[in-house]
Formats: sequence, structure tokens, C-alpha cells
Amino acid sequence: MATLKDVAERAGVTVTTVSRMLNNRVQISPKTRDKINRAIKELDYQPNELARSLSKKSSQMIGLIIATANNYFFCKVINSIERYTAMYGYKLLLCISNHETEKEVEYFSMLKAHKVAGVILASHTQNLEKYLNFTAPIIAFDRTLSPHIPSVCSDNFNGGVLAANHLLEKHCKRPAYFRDTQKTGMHASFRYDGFAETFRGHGIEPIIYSAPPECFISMRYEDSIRAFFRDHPEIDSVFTSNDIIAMQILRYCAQNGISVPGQLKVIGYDDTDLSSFCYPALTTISQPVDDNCRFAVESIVNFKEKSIPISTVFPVRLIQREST
Amino acid sequence: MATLKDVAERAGVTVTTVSRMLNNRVQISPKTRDKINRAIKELDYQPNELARSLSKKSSQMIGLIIATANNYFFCKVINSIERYTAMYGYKLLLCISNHETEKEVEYFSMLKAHKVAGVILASHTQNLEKYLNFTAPIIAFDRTLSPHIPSVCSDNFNGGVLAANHLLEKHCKRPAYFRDTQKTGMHASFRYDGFAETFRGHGIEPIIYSAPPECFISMRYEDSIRAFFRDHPEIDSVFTSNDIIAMQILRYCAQNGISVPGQLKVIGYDDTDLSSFCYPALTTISQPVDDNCRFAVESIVNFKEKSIPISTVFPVRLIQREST
DNA sequence: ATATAAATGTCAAGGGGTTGACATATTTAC
DNA sequence: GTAAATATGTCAACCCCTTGACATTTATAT
Repeated sequence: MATLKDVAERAGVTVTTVSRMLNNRVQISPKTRDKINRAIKELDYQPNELARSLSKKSSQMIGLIIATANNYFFCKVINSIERYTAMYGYKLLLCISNHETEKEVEYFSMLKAHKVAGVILASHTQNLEKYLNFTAPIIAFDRTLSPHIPSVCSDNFNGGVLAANHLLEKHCKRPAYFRDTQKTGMHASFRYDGFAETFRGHGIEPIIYSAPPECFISMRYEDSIRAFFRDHPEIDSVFTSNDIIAMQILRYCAQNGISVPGQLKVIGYDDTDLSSFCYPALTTISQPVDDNCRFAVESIVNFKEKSIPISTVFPVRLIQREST
Repeated sequence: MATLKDVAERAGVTVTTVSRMLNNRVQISPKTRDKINRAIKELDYQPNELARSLSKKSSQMIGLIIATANNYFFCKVINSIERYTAMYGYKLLLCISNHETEKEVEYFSMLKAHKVAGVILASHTQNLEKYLNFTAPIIAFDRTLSPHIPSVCSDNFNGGVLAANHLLEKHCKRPAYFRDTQKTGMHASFRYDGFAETFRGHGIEPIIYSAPPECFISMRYEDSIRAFFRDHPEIDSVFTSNDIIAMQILRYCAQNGISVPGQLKVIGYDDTDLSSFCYPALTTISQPVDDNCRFAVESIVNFKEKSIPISTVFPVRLIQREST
């Protein structure tokens, strides 16, 4: 493979000049610019990014630590983050922790060793000591890790409020919130707060049901949905913490002759593609995934010039479809 | 950040010794081993991977170029590849081409510049010239890129055969195959071959319907499904090229009072989680995603010792659920 | 005690770019 | 024509780790 030196020789200039041009550190006359470009073409030269990053002490890579990719919502996140990462000329180092804290810590130090430009944390690690002696920016996605680590998220509380108001408009009296077991620090727990407070304002106390933690990993809620309906046959509406649960509730209803939205209104969360593919199509809370992702990436990219606000919240909105 | 030199000084040995230990190139006495380990701990030392890779002229990174992550099946692929990548101590550089050939080529040269250990191509690039002058191994996932690039895929032909035989057992007489517009080189086209040949063996010619190419990007088949049913009201069974299409067909049927499996039998492809979440749950062809991914990663990891077979095919199986 | 093997040390040259300091050559402006 | 501005060149150190050649010390075996 051709090196800087080869290019310089071929173009009849110094490596310094070539390097300066490649990093546009100074003006280069059109003439030399041409010569150099020609040499680069002819030699099919590509700067060795490793050497480059080593010199600069920082790579153009962004690390994303995420719990899983086996989930429509997180896929959207990965997709979106990759897009912005590439847009800014950065590369994405994807780390899937599979919900294991230990792995997350490992990944973290790996990213450190690779001198990444920044880390986006979309998993639920709580062991923070290791992170703090890290010069690159860290940004937490949809969760609060510590008072010192900036986070970006959507307005979970309002998501709950919107869902509750929508159900109230539809005259629901016996609402339930079906969620995953919450890990500490996850902003998703605010959804319930918004949901419950709104209903309480109308003298209604919603039922809350937490699926066992393993469901969040397997994404299979069949058993807990059955248990849920056994325990709460009286409900007339259910708000779920993601579309996958909602979809499985729709399946349960279809199997058991519960008409949706007639007998039961269902609201999902996330507005993944799923929600419009199932029948009835899901009313759901749309998260501003793209805004969140762009913000996270831009925070890292512009870290040197702009400091990152400790908390950034983007608005959500309710998308009405057929299930309410 | 501490460097090798710092560790060596602290441990009272030479950098050579430390390096040798870290790369276990020679035996190190327990005594020095201890001293070094202690120094590493105390300094919280982490080898600079950039420098390391630069020296070794190859990084421990694997590049994955994939068309999208906005799709359940590809998510499974990403998830699985990441898992094996990590298992072997490699890191995953994720490149999402968004179906743009130009971007794929760019990504490719970026990966080259980063001296990745290998590239897994799960997109549909056909411009191969640029790839061939690449020393690291390339492996194509579920497609044939050129006779010189090894590929790993599942037995698409047999997938079609299994679906056809299953429908034949259910006495279907007017089958259809609903697929995406095929790009050249995609092995998915063999599915139709297997499906059609099997039916032809029974004197039946299946209908084939190709959704417009944009559907594969948007994943929204609603319009083309409507057109499909308008044009082919007589069908009694449909085999689709992925579960997402099948799911949307289920939705169409529910909306239009077509009973499944009563009036119409539906078979999907991929066996993504979706297939068991919808109602009726989808009969589908299960792809050995994990085998494919493991094979792809291992091929790269073991490249120096083992050459990669030009073609590797893993078996598929039919999972019967409620839609047939 | 001696020969042999094992463990470290020493030294230095890479790997491929970046960068600062300073010198020199080439343009541009008036 | 001269001064100022612009464009290159020169040189060398640095980023941090790897590796080969060879020398030296220490442990093990007989």
C-alpha cells in the first residue's frame, strides 16, 4: 500500500506539504494541489487511519453501547445513529452488551483503548467509577447515569400524559399500564408518572403491571399478558411501555375474542413500523428517535467547541391509529 | 494516560518484557509477571490499540456493510455478528449503506484505511474492481458478488421447496409468491425457483408478484398488497420473501374479511420474532442466521490458518404456526 | 560444577502520519 | 522595485507499541 512518502515523492513535494494539504492546515496553490491529487489517484493512496489517529491521539470513531439489537426500537436507534455518525465523517463502533453490566464495562474500556471520539450509552450500566476518568465525551441515551453525564431523551412524562388524555377522551375508566420491570435511571419510568398523575387528576387510579425482567430480554410477553388479563379482567384500556408488548396484547385479544378498540383500547410506545403493520394498527406514542440520535452524535462531534447540556429533552407525540 | 514505558518503569523491567508478556510471545516468570500486573493495575494501564494495530499492520476490527438496520431480519444479523465478533475479541465497525452503492464503496475504502481484519458484505454492491486489491478477507452474506469472493448463505432453494411442499400438503392449488424486486446476485431469488419447481412437479404454475423496489426500503407494502389482491383474487395461498410482507398481508386479510388460514394460507420467510407475535402466528421458513453469522465471523478470524470455501450453505427449516 | 535451558535486558528500527519551528522561494500589492 | 504575504521545503521529534538480533543473567538438570 502506498504511503504518504510515496505520494510526496511522486508529486515531487514533501510529506509535510501533502500532510498539510490532506489536513487542510494551510493554503496550497492549485498547481501543487493538482500534482498531489494526481499522485494520490495514480497510487490509489489512502491515508492509514490508524497512524493518523495515533498521531492525533483521537480517532474518528464513536462508540455506541446498547443493550440489544434484537428489538425494533433499538434498531431504529442504531440505524439513526449510524446515519449521523457517517454524515459527520465518523465511524461507528457497535457494542451490544446483551444487558450484561460486566460486558458494558469491558466495552467501555475497549473504546477507551481505541481512543474513540466519544461514547453513546444506550444501555443501563450503573458502575460509573470507571467512566469518569475518561476524557472523551459520554452521552447517555434515554437514561440518567450520573449527575455528571449528560443525557438526551424524549419527554417520557408527557408521553404518559398524552396517552392518559387520549384515553380519557375516549371515556376510559379502568386503565392499566403494562411495562417492563424498571431498571434504575431509566427515563421510561416517567411515563407511568405522567400517565398516573393525569388519571388521578380525574379521580382514577390506573393499574400498573410489571412484566418479569426476563421479558425485556426475550421480548416474549405471552405468559405475562395472560397473567395480566387473569388478574385484571375489568380493564377497558391498556398503555404499554413499547409497541412489542402492545402487539402481543393485540394478539391475545384476537385469540380471546376481545375486540379492540371496542372492548379494550390499546396504546403502544415508540411508533416502530410494527404499529402500523398489525391489525388493528396501534395508536402509539412516537418518540423522536432521530432528534435524539442526531443530538447525541452532534454533541460528540462538536464537543470541543460546544459543551453538552446536562439534560436535553425532545417532545413526543401521540399517533392515533385503529386501536383506540 | 499511562504508556507501556510507564508500566515498565514502575515494574522495574523493560518495555520489551512487558510487551512480550502482553503478547505472550515468550515465557515470563511468575515473579515478573506479578510485578508487571501490579504496575498495570496501579497505573490503570491500557494498551493503546491504535498503536498496537499500527505496529501489527492489522486491527482487531471487522467491518460489516449492510443495507439497513431498519428491518427485523437485518437486526438479527447485526446482533448475531456482533456477538461472535466480540466472542473472538474483535470489534465491529458497522456500516449501513442505506441501499446506496456509492456509500458502500466509500465504506469499503474506509474499512481498508482502518486496516480491518476482514469485511462482511451483507449489502448488494456489484462494483467489485475496488475490492479485489484488498488483502483482508471479504465474505458475502446471502449473495454472490463475484466468483472470487466467498459467500455464506442459507439454502434458499430448499426454503422454496419446503414452503411449496407444505402448501401442497394443505391441498393448495393456486399459490402465489410475493417478493421484492430482485437485485442481481441475491440468493433470495432461488426461493422462487424451489417454490415454482416443486409446484410445477404437480402441474401447478404459481403466480409471481414483485413489489416495486422502493418497498424494500420503506418496508411498506400496503399499496402493492392491495394491487396484488386486486390482480389475483383467486389465490388460495401466498409465500412471501420475508415476514414483514407476510404480516402486512395478514393485516390486509383481517381488514378485508379474508380468513387465514381458512381462505388463504400464508407462509413468511426469516422467522423473525414478528412471526409469532401476530395473529394468526405465521408459518415461516427459519433461516439459520446464527450459523451464517458465526461462519462469516470465524472465517475472518481464522483466515490465516484456514482458507474460506467459496460457497457455504446452511439448511433452513419450516416452522409451522397458525397461518397455514 | 558444568552444560543447557529459560528469562530478561539492551538497542534500535520500524509502523505511517502529524506538527512545530524556521528557512527559503514564489506571488501579490502598491 | 520593494515589502508583505503566501506557499513550500527541511528537519526532527512525537504518537505508542512491536519485534528481531544479540547479550546477559538466572534457574534447572545431571
